[in-house]
Amino acid sequence: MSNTDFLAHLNPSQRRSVEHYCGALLVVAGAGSGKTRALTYRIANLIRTHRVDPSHILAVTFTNKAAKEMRSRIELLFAQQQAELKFGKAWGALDQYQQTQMRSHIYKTIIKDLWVGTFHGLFSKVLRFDIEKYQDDKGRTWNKNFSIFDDADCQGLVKQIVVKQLDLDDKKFDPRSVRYAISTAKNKGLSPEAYARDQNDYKGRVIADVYKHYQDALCANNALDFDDLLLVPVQLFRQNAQVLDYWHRKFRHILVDEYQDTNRTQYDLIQLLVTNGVDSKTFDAWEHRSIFVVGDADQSIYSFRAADFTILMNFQDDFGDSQADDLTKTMVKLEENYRSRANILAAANHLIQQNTQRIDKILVATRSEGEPIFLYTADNEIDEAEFIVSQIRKLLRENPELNHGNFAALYRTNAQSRPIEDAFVRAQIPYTIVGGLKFYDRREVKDIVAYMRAIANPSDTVSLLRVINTPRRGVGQTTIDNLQNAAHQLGVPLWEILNDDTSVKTVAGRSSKGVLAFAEIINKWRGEIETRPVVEIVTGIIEDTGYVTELQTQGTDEALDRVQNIQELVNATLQFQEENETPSLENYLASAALSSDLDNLQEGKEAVSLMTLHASKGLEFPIVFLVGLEAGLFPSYRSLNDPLAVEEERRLCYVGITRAEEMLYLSHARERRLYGNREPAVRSQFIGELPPELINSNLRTKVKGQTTGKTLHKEPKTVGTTTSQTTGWRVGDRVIHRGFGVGQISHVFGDGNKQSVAIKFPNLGQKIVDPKTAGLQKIE
DNA sequence: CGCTGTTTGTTTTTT
DNA sequence: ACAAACAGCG
Repeated sequence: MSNTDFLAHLNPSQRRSVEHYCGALLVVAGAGSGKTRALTYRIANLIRTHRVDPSHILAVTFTNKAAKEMRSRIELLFAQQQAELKFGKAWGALDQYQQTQMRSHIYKTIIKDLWVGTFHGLFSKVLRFDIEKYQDDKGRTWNKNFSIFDDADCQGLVKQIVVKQLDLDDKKFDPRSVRYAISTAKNKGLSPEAYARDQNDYKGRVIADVYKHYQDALCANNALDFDDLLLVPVQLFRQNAQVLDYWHRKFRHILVDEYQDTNRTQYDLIQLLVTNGVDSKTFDAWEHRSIFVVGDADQSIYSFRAADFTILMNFQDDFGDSQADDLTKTMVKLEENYRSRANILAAANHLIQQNTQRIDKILVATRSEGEPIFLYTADNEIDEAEFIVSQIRKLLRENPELNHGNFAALYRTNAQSRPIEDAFVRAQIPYTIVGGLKFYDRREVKDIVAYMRAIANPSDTVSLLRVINTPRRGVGQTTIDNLQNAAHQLGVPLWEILNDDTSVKTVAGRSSKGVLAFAEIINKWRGEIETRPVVEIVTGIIEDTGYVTELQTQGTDEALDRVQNIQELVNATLQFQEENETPSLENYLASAALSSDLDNLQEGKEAVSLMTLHASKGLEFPIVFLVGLEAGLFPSYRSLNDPLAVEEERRLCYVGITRAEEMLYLSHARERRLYGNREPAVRSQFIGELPPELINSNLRTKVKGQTTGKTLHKEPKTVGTTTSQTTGWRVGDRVIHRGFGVGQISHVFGDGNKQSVAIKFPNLGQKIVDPKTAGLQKIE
């Protein structure tokens, strides 16, 4: 493929993005506008046209899956070009052997040297090089075998500190919210000491104290949490100009995908690397250097994780020329949508325009209008699931070109997958579920990984404690307490005690046999880290600990399921070994800690995809079911009293709608099981925010007399018509609130036209509302 | 020390 | 409805 051909499949805006060489460029890329194409083509173009060395390119993606895909697309671009150059043939015309040869050559000379990955993945790699040069402001240090603690590990640590060390009530200081507070502090770049300075009340001071202890504990374990993987590099870059300079020189061309979902720390990383620490407004050393970000403020859906889309909106002020939109040279808008039918796109555009916080843009359809959107009002979540089943069957029957892999069902919360799964199992529809319980979160998998972590990092006490008595070796809580006390008194990591026979014998007494057996296994495999591949270490651990044998003797279905998962873990290590340049134990552990379930989604597998709306970002499907459009569920009840949070929910809805290529089905239930109780449900406000002329619904067709009266009877009684009563509210009445859902009246204030009521909601506690504006309805 | 039955919280989204 | 955490007993 010649260079002109290469750029020929691009529209003018895409082409401008791809041809961008040095300096800053913001690509505002609407859903389905070909942003991945812009990114991959640009990387190829940098290497091919501008002779940029691949090792000078850093590309940040949002998921590992996106990184993988980007690599393979770039590989394909080069393969196509070289096929033509060397053989004068199209890539597809080459035989298998030639293809393999060429792919492996391209991998070795180009792809291998690119730094493509997530923020967390890339910067954990940076830390493996340089973390030993870092010291935090209290003098804490780490070494390069550091463990990466996942959420569960961190929460356990917080709980330990709250309950054991500080002797506080964990009801009052819920470990989860304390952990969240700490995470927020880290995302703002605040150290424990800096955070403490801002606290005026008791609670804040306690949290600051927990934070300090938490940081000590991480340090003692030689461990970092997810936030540290970003924050530590920022601090390291700020305190060590030489280290920063090295990485600044290395990464001359930086590309960031999904820029709207970057947080402050991630922005700092980018800013530091681009400018070498100079203020970005005065920075102008752009020779052989670029920053290229792609994003869409309308698809910003991660603010709960401290993402801040104003970072995207400020890009022009930070790095750009700050000219008006039609004059600027540092922004390109991709506004043509190649994915969705015009009807679907019109609905999405209409919905998102109700947000106040956005960059104005309208996605222009390139495809014809297609079928209307269909809205299904279900009796309950089971009916909703059966509707999906019946539609899938019908569409497959009528369209032979479709298969199960062309369908996806998207929902707000993971818990909603259950009834859909049940219906699919009954109907024998193949499905894959993305997310929910991650593979690496399963107990048996975490256990084996804990062994590996303990082996790789002797200071990782959390992992040691997890498996010191798993499987059972007669080491109980008392023994563990004694060992920990001993370690504490000597001021050494627990492992130092376990590794010393005489200490163990004195401290553990009768239980010392089990402890010593445990220590021996760890020691044996620690000695093999350098010499044996990861698979052998895992299988060795499983052997020596008797973990699988124990499960097999139990013989229950559950135990056998666990054995299966352990087998899968062994397979995963094998695959890791095959796919990676340096498959060391540390690298495997990092990839395990940072992998998400999303990464396993296999395209081409003929199964319906089930996932949350968040997980669906970046994906597309011919037919999409967007389910559970009910007030309090979607938008989530936690967003209801915050207009900006509702805007984020609306963006999430926008993301869901724009996943669909051919057809979109929306559904909501009138009644849904929640915590085991049936609760009436009100349709989501988002349904009313879509253009009605683009939507067909089952209620409308049913009125025409197509179905039995079963649902028809119920219809007048339920929602849609929210006639608010003005008087007659009584304590004890059960009511539906438009936003908060079902509750019970606990007080009535005032009377006549100035009345308000207090309502107790199961999850929200008590709220006082004005029945007139709240659209309150009594349930008989 | 380990098992059992009871209580409790869980459902926002995730690197 | 269901799982994890917890208390109390052998």
